[in-house]
Amino acid sequence: MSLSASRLRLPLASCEGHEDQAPLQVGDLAREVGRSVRAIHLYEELGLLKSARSKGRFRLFDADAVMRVRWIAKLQDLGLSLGEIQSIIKNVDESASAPSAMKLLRDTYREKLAATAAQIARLRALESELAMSLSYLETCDACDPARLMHACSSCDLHDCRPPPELVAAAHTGPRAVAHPPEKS
Amino acid sequence: MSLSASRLRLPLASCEGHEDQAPLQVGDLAREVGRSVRAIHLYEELGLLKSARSKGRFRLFDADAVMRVRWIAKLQDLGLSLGEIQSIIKNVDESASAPSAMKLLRDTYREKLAATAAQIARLRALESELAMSLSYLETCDACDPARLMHACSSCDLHDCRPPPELVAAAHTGPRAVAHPPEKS
DNA sequence: CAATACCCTCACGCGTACGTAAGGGTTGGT
DNA sequence: ACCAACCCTTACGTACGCGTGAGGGTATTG
Repeated sequence: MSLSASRLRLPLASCEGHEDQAPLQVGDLAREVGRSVRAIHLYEELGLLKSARSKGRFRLFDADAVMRVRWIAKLQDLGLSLGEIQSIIKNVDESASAPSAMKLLRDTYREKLAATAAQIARLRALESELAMSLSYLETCDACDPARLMHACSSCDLHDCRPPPELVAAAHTGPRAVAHPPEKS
Repeated sequence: MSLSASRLRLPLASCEGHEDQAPLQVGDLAREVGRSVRAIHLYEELGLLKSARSKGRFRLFDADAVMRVRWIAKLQDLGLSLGEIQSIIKNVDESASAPSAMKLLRDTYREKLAATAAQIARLRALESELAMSLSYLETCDACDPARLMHACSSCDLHDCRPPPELVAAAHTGPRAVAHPPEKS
């Protein structure tokens, strides 16, 4: 009887109601945050994460580590590399005072907010292009099932002319320049 | 007098009003679409792009190639790998008829539309987390400039408690598990 | 004919974020 | 004591999307 974090082990602290206190082994942390053990190791190598060690040199993590890895994941989703995350941490660690650290963090977050907004805008534009292309392609259901791609350029079944770029560019099949080479 | 695509060359076709007809050399295409020559070569190696050749084995591209590369770029922005783009093209090329090709294309685009919407949603969530964190961090300006990070956990200047995760996780500095190792 | 400014085809290199295997300890239950 | 299930370190491997020469033609100007 005892499955604090792993299913069969409890190095210390257990059965006390909240398991928040039980140190997690690397595999437990990995499962908790949905990343591989190797990834956790990597984060620690890069200084993104710290751990205590058991007497047998096993890594032990606390609840903050869980938060930390989730934080890393979010920053990655925001498009930051592990190197960039490293420098965020370095900035914070090297700041003499809390307010100066927070200013640096703020600046970084501000940049990323702008970048994220821009990225969202780009994706939304692409999203609507995709939607338009899809509606354009609906019409193809009404096409003669035997018709060849080559005929698409003279198709008049669609409401929209010219076709969306996402559709038109896909029609540029095995073909080359219209006017071969050589200058008369 | 003659700078069709490059600035000093015009292999053929020129001074005819629209330059759309003038075949582009690889460098011209690259500049046009904002990618490196190496990238264009790669796309061709992967079968994403076709080209004619001059008698001296120079690649020659037409206007469709420009569209094609822009298309590739958009799909990349949508998160597709070059390999995935390859298979889109393969699907289209291998389809016996146009309507069947378009069905495959539609399926792919549908998937990507869903994935893109999901990605936008994730980014929007992160965006608002960032915004909240920024507003939280504004308050730090009112903090004693000499205060240390360690004091943040008992700070009551902020409107929001607890602090956003994006802020809290950054405070997990050089520290380890509260309860070191060893049992009892 | 020389000088540029391009282009060609290999083919190895790189940065990121891990995957994966090797060889060998540690933990905890029975 | 023994075993299964973990963990440790070290270190090479992988997938992507190009970057970067090397060595050698080609096209257009003067």
